[in-house]
Amino acid sequence: MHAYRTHNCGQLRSNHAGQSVKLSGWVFRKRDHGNLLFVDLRDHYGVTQVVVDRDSSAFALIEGLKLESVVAVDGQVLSRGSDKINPELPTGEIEVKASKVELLSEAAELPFPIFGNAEYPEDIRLRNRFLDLRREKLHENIVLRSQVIASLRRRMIDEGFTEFQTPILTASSPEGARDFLVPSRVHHGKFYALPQAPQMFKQLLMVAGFDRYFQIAPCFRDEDARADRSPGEFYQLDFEMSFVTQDDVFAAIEPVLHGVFDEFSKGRAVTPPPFPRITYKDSMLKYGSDKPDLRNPIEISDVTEIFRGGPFAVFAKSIENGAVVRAIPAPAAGTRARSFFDSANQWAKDEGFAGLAYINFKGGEGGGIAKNIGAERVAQLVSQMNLGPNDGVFFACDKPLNAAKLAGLVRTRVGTELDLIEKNTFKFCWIVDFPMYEWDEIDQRVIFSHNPFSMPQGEMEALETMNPLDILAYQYDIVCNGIELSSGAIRNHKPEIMYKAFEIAGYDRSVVDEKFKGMINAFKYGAPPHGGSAPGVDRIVMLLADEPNIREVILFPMNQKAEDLMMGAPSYVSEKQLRELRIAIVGDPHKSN
RNA sequence: GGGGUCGUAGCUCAAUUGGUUAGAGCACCGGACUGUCGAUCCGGAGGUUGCGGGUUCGAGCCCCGUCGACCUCGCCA
Repeated sequence: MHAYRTHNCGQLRSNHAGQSVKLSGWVFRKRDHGNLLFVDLRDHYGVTQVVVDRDSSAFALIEGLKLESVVAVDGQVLSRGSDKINPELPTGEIEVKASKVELLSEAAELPFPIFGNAEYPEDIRLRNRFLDLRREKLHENIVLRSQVIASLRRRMIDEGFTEFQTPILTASSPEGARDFLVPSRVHHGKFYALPQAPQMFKQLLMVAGFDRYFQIAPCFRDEDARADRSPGEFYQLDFEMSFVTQDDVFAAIEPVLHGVFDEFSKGRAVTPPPFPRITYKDSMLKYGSDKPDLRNPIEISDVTEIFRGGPFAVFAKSIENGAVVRAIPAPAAGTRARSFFDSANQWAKDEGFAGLAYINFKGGEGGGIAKNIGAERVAQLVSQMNLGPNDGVFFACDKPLNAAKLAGLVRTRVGTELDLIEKNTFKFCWIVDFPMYEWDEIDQRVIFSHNPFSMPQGEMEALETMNPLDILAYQYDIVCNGIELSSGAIRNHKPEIMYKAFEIAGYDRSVVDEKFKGMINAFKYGAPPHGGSAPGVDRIVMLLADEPNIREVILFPMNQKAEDLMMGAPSYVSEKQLRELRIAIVGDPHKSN
């Protein structure tokens, strides 16, 4: 007989009855009746009930076992009587009567129970991640993650993509996020950087003629965490294709994403390809966001003209100074208590906006600011927005970007409070036609709004003739349920257009030659037109696992302050290590500077 | 760096308006029990109420500071 097991803990059924077997696993749960006791033995595959009575030589050992100790059990498979079957358990028709129990590893008292799905403080969970990972939900999430990644790989390979590994130690680059730096021992004063994404490498693979690349790529960015953003590192399904238009990229990745979501949807609906395409401009107007949650049926309207020159002086005056008014309907909310509307106003102020005006209709009669603007303009609103007799409507008045942002937040808030968000569905869309540049208010200059390697629409002619802020890029995002899954672009593969694009953002030729040396040089030797994208793997798994926090789908995540509480990272290093790197720590490292 | 929420037993939570000895469940320890599957029953141990200061006759509760966790803004081409 095998040293540890003949079967796993999820395997035995009534047709095994009578067999002598050996199982190994963790003591999940004990039910001690004094002269008879039950142990639920658990491994990766399932749970099997082990029974032992006073007559057995194993009784004394098993009675004293602590939960989560690891044991090997020899015994005989018995059919349970019909009144003793546990329908909750796949192995519930049988039990193993133990004849011999061997303690393989004893467990100390646990910081939190493995059984059940109660919530525990995250720092304790992170410190004891190996225990947390034994718990059902997290264990399942991680298995799901593995299955999702396997499915993505299979689907990409089936579509003719080839997987490559790109370097982890590479060069720091300007633009983008803060880099993680790695000091060079050999080159005094020089540093490697961990890749924020394999962006330039994948473009070089296209120049190298590989045609279709993908990778489950680790990406490193030294930025602060969010619930949906793990600090430090995350994974992307990074891909790139040669000789393609934007539509070709969409057509390649849509079936992969639809397929993987459908495969693991557990009955939830998934937008069928082709996914809706919404321009950045329309999205900002109708949804107040560049990552709209299309499960929310509310659409925002621009009603600036209705308020222009009107009697509601606060708005009229702001409009003269360049503000716009965005209206967010709250269907059938007109009859709600006044506090529904007033609390929204207070909330908007707390969020840092000037405030929120509103009209609440009751039987067609408008309250709120209706009396301030007069019956004619109210009628125009009702007509333009197609409002019902008992609808509410909020108004955000501000400079266009701020008005859009506030309107978007109101849309989400109202949709959530009125329970309008469609359930059990994954709603995908593409956001297309992002602007190439934007205005940086702080530095008072033009900056790249997304990827500096994107091809501007209109190419060189657009760069030479248009106002930079009006130039669009072949730059697109995939959004699912309000979460940005992916950002991508058709790249700029022409050196002269690249120099010009960077010149507009304030980088002269020599900077491009120095900072993007590998790529700009490569483009001078025959580069195919190419483009791609990089859906976030962690976020895909989050959506499929229905987890609001990204740490629930990562094996060993860091906490919000980018510490690994289990391994103790980051940590101080020895003087010898620092000397080799010729690094001196300045200031008192025990104080934050 | 800014804002918000929270911090009571190993864990989840409770404790009337500021009022007697800070309670319960799970886990732990001891005892009883041969059909449980969140076993049950009896008993026990377990507390500097995050930390420091203040107000008060009296503080888990109020005030100030501080530390920590999470959420968020900045940041994330």
